[in-house]
Amino acid sequence: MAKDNKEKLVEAITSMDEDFAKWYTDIVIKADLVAYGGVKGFTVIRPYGYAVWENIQLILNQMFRDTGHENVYMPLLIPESLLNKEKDHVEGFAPEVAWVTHGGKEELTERLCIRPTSETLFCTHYADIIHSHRDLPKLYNQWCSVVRWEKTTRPFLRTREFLWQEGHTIHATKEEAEAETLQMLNIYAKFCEESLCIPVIKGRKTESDKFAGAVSTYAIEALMHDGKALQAGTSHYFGDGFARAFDIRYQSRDNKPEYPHQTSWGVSTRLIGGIIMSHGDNEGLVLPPAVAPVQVVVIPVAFHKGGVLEKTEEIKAALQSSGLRVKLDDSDSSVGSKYAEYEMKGVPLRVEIGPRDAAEGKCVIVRRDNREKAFVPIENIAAEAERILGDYAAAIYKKALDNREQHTYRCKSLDEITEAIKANGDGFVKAMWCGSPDCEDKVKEQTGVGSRCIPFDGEHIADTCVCCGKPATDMVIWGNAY
RNA sequence: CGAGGUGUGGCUCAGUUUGGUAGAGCGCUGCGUUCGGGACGCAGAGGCCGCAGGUUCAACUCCUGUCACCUCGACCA
Repeated sequence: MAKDNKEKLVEAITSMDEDFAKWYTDIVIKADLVAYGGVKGFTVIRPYGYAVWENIQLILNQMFRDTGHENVYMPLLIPESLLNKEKDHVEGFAPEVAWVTHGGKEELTERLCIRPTSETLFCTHYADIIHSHRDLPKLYNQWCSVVRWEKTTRPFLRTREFLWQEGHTIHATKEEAEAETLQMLNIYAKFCEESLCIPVIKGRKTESDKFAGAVSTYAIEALMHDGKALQAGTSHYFGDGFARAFDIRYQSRDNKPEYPHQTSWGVSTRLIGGIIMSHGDNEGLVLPPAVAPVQVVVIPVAFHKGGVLEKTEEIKAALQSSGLRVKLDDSDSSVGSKYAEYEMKGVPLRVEIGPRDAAEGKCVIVRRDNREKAFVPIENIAAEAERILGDYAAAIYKKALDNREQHTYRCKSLDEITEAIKANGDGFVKAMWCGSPDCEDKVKEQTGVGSRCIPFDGEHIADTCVCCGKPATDMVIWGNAY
C-alpha cells in the first residue's frame, strides 16, 4: 500500500534530476500556477500563482513607498517616432516589439508599438512636467505588463507578455541618480533574500550586457537548482542620455538650463520562476512563507468521528488571529491526497488533527521543506506555527545558499572552467577578467559560460585575465543563464 | 529564426500501418461507506478525432494546405 503511494508520488511529477525542464513545467501546471493561453508566450496566471504575485507586490510596494516612490500608470502604446528617439534604446528593443498597425479597419499613419518597457513614455512625460530644479526629483513606479516578442518562451521565466514593475526616477544630479540606482538594487536584494529566501549576488553588468541606453546596469543574480543563473532584478543608471534625447531640461538655482539624470529598475513575474527553481523539490513547489498564498493548511483526519472539526475551527481561528494565512480543508477526499496536493502547492506548514489528537488537545505540525513533524498543544498552535515558519524560512534560504556555494568554482584558466563544470555541473564561475569584450566573447565561446556580473564584493582569484593573461581589472561571475 | 515533436471527452494516451462512423485509465457528477501518506462500491455525464480543402459509396485513418502548442539551440527580464 505504502509502496503504491510512493510510486504514485513519483509518477505525478518528473524528477528534477531526470529532466529539470520537464520538472519545472510539471510544477508550474500541477501546482496550479499557470495555464497556457491561446497564443505562444502568453499565459493564464491562475489564482494561486497570481496570489503569489500579489504578495510580492504588497511587500515591494511598501518598500517603494517607504523610500518615497509614487505609483503611476503610463499608456500601453508607444508611437514609433517616440521609440526611435534614443538610438541605443531602439536598437536594443526594436527586434522584439509587437506593433499595432490598424485601428478597426483603418491602417494607422504611424504604427504604434506595445510597450516593451516604458522609458520613452516616462521621458516624454518628464519633458512636460519638469521645468525647475524644484520639480526634481520625481520618483515614479508603475505596475503593468509589457510585451517582448521572444522566440523561446517558458512560463514565468520568459513569456512574451509579463507582469512587472518598472521604476523610473529623475534627479537633478548624477550623484543622486547613482545613489538611487544602488538603493533600489539593495532593496531588491533585501527583498529576494528576506522575503523570497533566495540568496543573490549584487553586481554590475559588463558593457556588452548593459540595458539598451544605460550608462551602467546593475543586477542581482541568483543560482537555480540546476546550476543555471537567473537575473532576478535589474537597476539602471542612465546618466543624462535620455534627457538629451527627449529634451528634458530644468533651470538650476543659478538660472541655467541643465539636463537631469535618470534611473530605471524592475523585477517581474520571473521571480516566481526563481522561487520554483530555488526551493522546489521532487514533491513540488516549496514556497517562502512571506509570499505563500496559504501559509498553513489545516487538515482534519477522520473528522466524522468526535470533536475533530470543532478543533480544526479553533486552530484555524487561532492561527488567523495571529495574522497567518490559513486554509482549512475539510473536503471529503482522503487525507493522503490532501497531503500530496498541498505539498505539490508548496504550502509551508500542514496541521493535522485526528480523533486521538483532539481528545488529547494537541495536533501535528508538518513542515513542507523536510517533512519534520512536531506535536504541539492546541493552545500553543499560533506561537509554534510562527516559530516553525521562521525556522523554515531560514532553512530554505540556507539550502539555496549551500547549493550556490557547492556550485561556485574559482578558476584561473579556461581549462579549469571547463573541467569544473564537467566535474560538478553548471554553476557560478569566479574568474578574473581584463575588461576586454573580446575576452568576454572568447570565454563564452570556449567554455560556454557568459558573464553574469562583476560583483561588488569580488574576490582576488588571480592577477591576470583568465582568457588573455594580461593584468586583470575585475573578478567576473560567469555562468549559464535563463 | 533553425532542428525535432505533438494535436482524438477536462487530463494522459490507444486506435491511423491494412478506410467501415471512437475506446481505456485518471478526473468529473450523484448517493453511500471511508479517512494518521495519493480510499472504495454502485449509478451517471461528457468527443461531429486542431482547422480547411481533396480522394472515396464511406475518412480519426489516405493526400494537400494551414494553424496552434511543446522541447532543444541562436537572441533576450
